[in-house]
Amino acid sequence: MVDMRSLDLDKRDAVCKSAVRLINQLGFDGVSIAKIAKDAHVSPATIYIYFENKEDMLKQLYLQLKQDMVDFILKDFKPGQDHKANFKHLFYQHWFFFYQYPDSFAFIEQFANSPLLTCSCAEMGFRFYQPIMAIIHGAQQAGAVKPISQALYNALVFAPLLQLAKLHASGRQSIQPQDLEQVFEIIWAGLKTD
Amino acid sequence: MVDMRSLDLDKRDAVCKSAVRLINQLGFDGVSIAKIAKDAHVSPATIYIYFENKEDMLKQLYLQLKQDMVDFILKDFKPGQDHKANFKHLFYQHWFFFYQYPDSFAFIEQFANSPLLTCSCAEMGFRFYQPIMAIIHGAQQAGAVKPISQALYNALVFAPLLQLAKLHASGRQSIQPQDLEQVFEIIWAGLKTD
DNA sequence: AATTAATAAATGAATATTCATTAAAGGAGA
DNA sequence: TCTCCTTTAATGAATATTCATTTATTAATT
Repeated sequence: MVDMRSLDLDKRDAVCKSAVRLINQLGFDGVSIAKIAKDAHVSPATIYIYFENKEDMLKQLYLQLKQDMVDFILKDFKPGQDHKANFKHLFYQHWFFFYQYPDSFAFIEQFANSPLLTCSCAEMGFRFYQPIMAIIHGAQQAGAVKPISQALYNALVFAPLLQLAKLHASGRQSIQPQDLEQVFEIIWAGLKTD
Repeated sequence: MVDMRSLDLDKRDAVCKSAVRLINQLGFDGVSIAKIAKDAHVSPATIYIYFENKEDMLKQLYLQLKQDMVDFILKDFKPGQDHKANFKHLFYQHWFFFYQYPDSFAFIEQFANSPLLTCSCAEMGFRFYQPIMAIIHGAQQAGAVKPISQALYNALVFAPLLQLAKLHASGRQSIQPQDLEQVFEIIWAGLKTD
């Protein structure tokens, strides 16, 4: 088969960026394919070349952003022997991602808290998270932190972080470095083995 | 002025119930006034008697459910001298609400994570929470827990609870009493003064 | 020439909201 | 008690608009 005209990934990217921005601004019910297309300087029909339909587009966006987040958090990270330091690194990398990519963060949260997050979709997102969970599992095996299930760990550590990031992003309260440090130390005090 | 025909609060209630259920099932973008009206056995026009418009309806719903939640949590609660016990009570009342009213919980979360949550709306919701925050403030004044800001406290204590409730509600993982107990003890270990 | 990306335009269904009308409830007067 | 009158709750139908998606066509690339 001869080579054919290839897809323009810049165009797809423009659609994704417009979709994320508009959805964060107007919500799922306030946004339409037409609005996204207009914002991305693209025909509505073009969107259907890259995505099966609207729901498929949103799901692909969610999974892609979630993967991007995990990649960012684990970039250049090599776990060492100091489990508290490892833990602290993961903690702050999460924060940096929320801080640097507020749009990605807001979209992920809006999607994850809507019924659009189907079971299969949630499971795929969870699978992306496995490498991070493996590091935590390592600390547990070494006896550095209390042996609790992944779900509990996730809730105890990352949920507070998420909550603070949302507060910060909303502009209603500014979260300072010393706040984060305080939260980190409290969480660590609860988790570490006595 | 003569008395007039009074509003049928049952009708309003039916609209609210239908709205919450359908929105949890289909999301903000999947639901319409017509669908809600049909589900509530009411004319679409009737909805506009009780609510200014769609957005107003959603906001009223959010604030009402949030107030209901705080009322539930504080029902019959009289704080005593044992700060850990007070704290534990608030913790479990939150859980019981999430457990008993999963629809209210899901709606609150979906709304709070969407751009529909405007600043004024968030502030009103926060004001409802003041009585709970006052109890926590009391424990801090007494020196029972570390002196941290309300925002940090909220993030550390209730965010993990929320996260576990979501996991439980999604059906992906069942949260058992011993899980909750474990989480409570870990949070308390981090917060209590040494 | 073959293949397909990209689009403008079109489609029918669904949307939020309004409007003209009816139903119900109670007060005033007899 | 009966009859009218006022007021407003309630509604079905209609409105203009917007929606997601498809189709027919053009443009670009090999």
